[in-house]
Amino acid sequence: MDTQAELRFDRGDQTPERLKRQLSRLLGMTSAQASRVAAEALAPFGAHKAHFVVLAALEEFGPASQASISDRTRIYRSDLVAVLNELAEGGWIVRAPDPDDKRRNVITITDAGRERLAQIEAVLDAVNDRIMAPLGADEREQLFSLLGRVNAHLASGG
Amino acid sequence: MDTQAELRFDRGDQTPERLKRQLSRLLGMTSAQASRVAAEALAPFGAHKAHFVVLAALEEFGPASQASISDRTRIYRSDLVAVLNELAEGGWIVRAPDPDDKRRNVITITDAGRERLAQIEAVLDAVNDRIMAPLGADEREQLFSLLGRVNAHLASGG
DNA sequence: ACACGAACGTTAGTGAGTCTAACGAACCAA
DNA sequence: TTGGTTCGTTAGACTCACTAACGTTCGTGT
Repeated sequence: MDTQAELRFDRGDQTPERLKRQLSRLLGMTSAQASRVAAEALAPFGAHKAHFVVLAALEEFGPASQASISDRTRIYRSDLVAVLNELAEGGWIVRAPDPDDKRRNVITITDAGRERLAQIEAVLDAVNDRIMAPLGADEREQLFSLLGRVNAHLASGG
Repeated sequence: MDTQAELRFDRGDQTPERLKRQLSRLLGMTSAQASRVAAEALAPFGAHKAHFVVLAALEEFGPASQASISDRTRIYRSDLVAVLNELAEGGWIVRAPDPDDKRRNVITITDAGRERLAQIEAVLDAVNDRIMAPLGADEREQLFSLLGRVNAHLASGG
């Protein structure tokens, strides 16, 4: 093994005090870990987080053009292409030209896609639960609320 | 302008409900924003977050080898090389061979480095304050505590 | 004394994520 | 009908986290 074995974490008294006070660092470390856990949980299924995001958007808002999916998911139009290719290859969505506007494609989730979404969602729910394991129900809500407020604040140019 | 202008944020009723429940997504968005704000604040000074991290470690623990700096800052040995090059170029650190162990370099912070650290720290403190603007003092502590617990949990193999 | 494994700094490169630029095609408004 | 805009798409840049391999040096065991 390697001295670098356990990564990305606060090393207690080996960590400079100044760093512990930086929210952006704590956020970054925690976020990186959470993403890693999620990605590792999805990997065995050959799924990515982007798949979940896109399928969820399609399921909740119905068939949509790639542009509107991009708006809703915050996945760039350019990156969405590859994601949709993968989803189409798995039979989870159908990509068809829009007869009303020949520039557009209409993306539709399939029944298989809905199953896939449920499967991925179950995996991610379990991941979420594992991440927040040390927190009680009320604390989880608090965390969501606090992060949500910070996020909203930053979103509005804060 | 571009429809993609305001990125990475929760779009309210345009955001699929499922996504809002994912902690890792909320963490990711918030973390990305916080990092962006910090990086933008540091850019005018030609500083990076890694500079802060390394200078803080040197100031708090004294002269050290690159390996131990890497351990303390969680910056990979390989990436540390470039960071130290930049810091040396600015005259903020000195990199000298260790006479007691010819494999090692001894990295020492200079007086200019200490000034630089203070300057960067002031910028980042302001950033931190701005990020957490919507939160009261007690809420900020709560956020730190909750994130800290989640982080520690993930650190111990969660 | 010496061989071997481990640690050192360094270079290079991978892979994912975020984001920009530019394209031809199609649409829309003046 | 011309000019600006939106569409999907390709290509690429740039950052971050991370791995692999290297020659050198060191420490340990024998």
